[in-house]
Amino acid sequence: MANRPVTIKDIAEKLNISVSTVSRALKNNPEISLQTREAVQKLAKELKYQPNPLAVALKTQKSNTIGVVVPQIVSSFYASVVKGIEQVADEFGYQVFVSSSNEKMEKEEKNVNGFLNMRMDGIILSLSRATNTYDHIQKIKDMGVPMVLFDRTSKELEVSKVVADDAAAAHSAVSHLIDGGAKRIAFLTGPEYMLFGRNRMRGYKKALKDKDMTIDETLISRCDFTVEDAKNASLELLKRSNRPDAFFAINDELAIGAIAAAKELGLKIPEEVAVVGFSNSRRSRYMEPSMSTMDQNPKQVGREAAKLLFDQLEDKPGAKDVKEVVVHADLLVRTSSEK
Amino acid sequence: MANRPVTIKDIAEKLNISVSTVSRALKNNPEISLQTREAVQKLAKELKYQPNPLAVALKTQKSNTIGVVVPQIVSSFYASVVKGIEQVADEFGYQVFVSSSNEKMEKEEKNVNGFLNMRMDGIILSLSRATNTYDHIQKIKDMGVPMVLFDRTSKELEVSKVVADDAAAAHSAVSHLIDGGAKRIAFLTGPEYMLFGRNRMRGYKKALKDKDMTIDETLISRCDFTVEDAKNASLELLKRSNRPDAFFAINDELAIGAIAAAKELGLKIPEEVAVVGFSNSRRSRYMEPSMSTMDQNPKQVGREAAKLLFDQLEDKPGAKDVKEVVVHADLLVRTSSEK
DNA sequence: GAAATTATAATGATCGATTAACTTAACCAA
DNA sequence: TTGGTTAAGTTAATCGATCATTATAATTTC
Repeated sequence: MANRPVTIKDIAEKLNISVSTVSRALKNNPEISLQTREAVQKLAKELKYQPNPLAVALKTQKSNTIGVVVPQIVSSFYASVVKGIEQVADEFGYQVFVSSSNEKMEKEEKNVNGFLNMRMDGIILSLSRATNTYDHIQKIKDMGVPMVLFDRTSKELEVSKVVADDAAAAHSAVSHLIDGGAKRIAFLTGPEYMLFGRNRMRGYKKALKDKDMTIDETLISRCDFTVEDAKNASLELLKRSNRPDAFFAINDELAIGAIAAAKELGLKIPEEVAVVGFSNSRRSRYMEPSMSTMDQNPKQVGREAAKLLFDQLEDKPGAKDVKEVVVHADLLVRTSSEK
Repeated sequence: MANRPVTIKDIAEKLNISVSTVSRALKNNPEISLQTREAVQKLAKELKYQPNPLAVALKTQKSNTIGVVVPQIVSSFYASVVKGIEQVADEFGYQVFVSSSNEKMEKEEKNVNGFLNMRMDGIILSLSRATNTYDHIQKIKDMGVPMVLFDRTSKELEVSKVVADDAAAAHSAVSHLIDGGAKRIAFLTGPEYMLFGRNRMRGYKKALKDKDMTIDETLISRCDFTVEDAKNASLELLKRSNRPDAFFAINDELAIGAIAAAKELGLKIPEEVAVVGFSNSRRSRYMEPSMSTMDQNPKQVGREAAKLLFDQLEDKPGAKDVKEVVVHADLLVRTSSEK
């Protein structure tokens, strides 16, 4: 029953030649006569010979695989990034393995160690929310394994990165709201320690300044990354006498909370409250009303990250320099902010 | 810079013993004196020795990894199944690699071949929508690699499976609608060739019969798996003079379309139109109104599939018999169908 | 026709680990 | 003394492939 896979040895025996000759013949090494080469390749095809990647990797110290660690797998953003990575990896003939840290540092470490153990040729990673030390990342560097960070990165790490220009993205979202007539724009954001939160905050403030509007700190609300929490925070804001007429949320989840709050209070969207989210999640398109949001071009993020990695894998000149690629986000105007 | 990983040989040299002794000592083989064993294990720990899984797998023909192929990765159902699988795999000390077929047979074949090539010890798979031949699945069997199918399976394949009792689930969803007072229940379903569609159809019809209601074939509507299509189909149904007062949809996506249609026509949910979906997608909980749906207990599906696989991997008696485990779905009553 | 050159293929070491088979020394019994 | 047992290792083959080195045969050169 158990069909043992065909090895190079089987081919050698059938043709009465040595394994090394077979190995060379399969690689079209000109040191082997055309006759032999053709005979070997023909038989290999007939027997459906597939090289054993374990053996090849053991011998050559190259596995032709790259590992990707994402914080979550149930996320259209990360799923699209992975697709972008896969596209590029395909071109280079590499297999991609994905694992998720589930926003836990412990799992992230486990995944990284697993990848290193499996001798993967490179690692692309986005830090989990919980990651606060970087020994496991440093270890990748120490082992000389090429690596690229994306999206959730840290300035403490001297590694090539692909990042979003969060400040610019926030700037264009908020400018759009102002252009639509908003006078008091609330900002729903997350915990202070998150880098992208601080960057988007910067963009928010700059957009206001650029239009000579005052920054009202009471309109900035920090919440957990849950719809419920965002809804409560928004309710609180909307019940004030001097309520906001627009919301910019740091992600779609929080924006959904804001919309839920406005609905509950019977406020019209976008006439009385306009909303712009961030991420272009699948939900944002299909909800009622459809939600304006920032599209972060995740596939491109993936492609850029993979390119940086393969530059290193292919030993391109200057590939080892620490680079930072910025991928811009595009504003998608939908019902929730349409004039 | 590139820190070569520590091998068994390094340890052997430092302690002036042979590699085989080191190998045995690390495994606590009693043929090696306690002294030596302790010395080896101590040094191994100090040097942070990690066995090279490639070498181990090559030699032992066991990789301690299992591969999972899912049709989509951006799906809370499959993501949860994977979590369930990972839980069990963790207990057994196996690594799990996941890849997605993206609903394409070609990609599915590629993934399967990749896993077989990597000599994974077992494969858990859910067929893509496009899969219509099974040579690649048969190949897994022929190679004697343990395998379990889940969710999207085929009766043509003699393989252990974990399936949902779709008929029973549909039955309870529809019964719930009837109990809520529905008289004319529309059924939104997909293409005829899908097995789970036929099963849910069976449950739908049986539930009606059980309550002595007549089956009105004009209330059964086939659509693509898109919100738009479902919305259009629902609009058509709801505009009839004799319109349905409830919808049972084969998945949440279609149910969302039905809700969108009812909203557009200004019909009250659930008073004028009740809706029950299927899958308990994340969206179903947070939308307006929150949607009743069937929870398929995906984590349990994963756990059961993994258990079947490990029974085979551990060579438990009778593990090779083709088994079929049924995981039941639970009705989650939310606003869209609440009386 | 002997030497030099070239073409072609075989040998054997190697990657890092496992393991069957064997060695060596110590110990005990008769 | 002889033989048998046991403990504690060592040797060497092996997994499937790669590759530097070496061997052999064929061909060319003078």
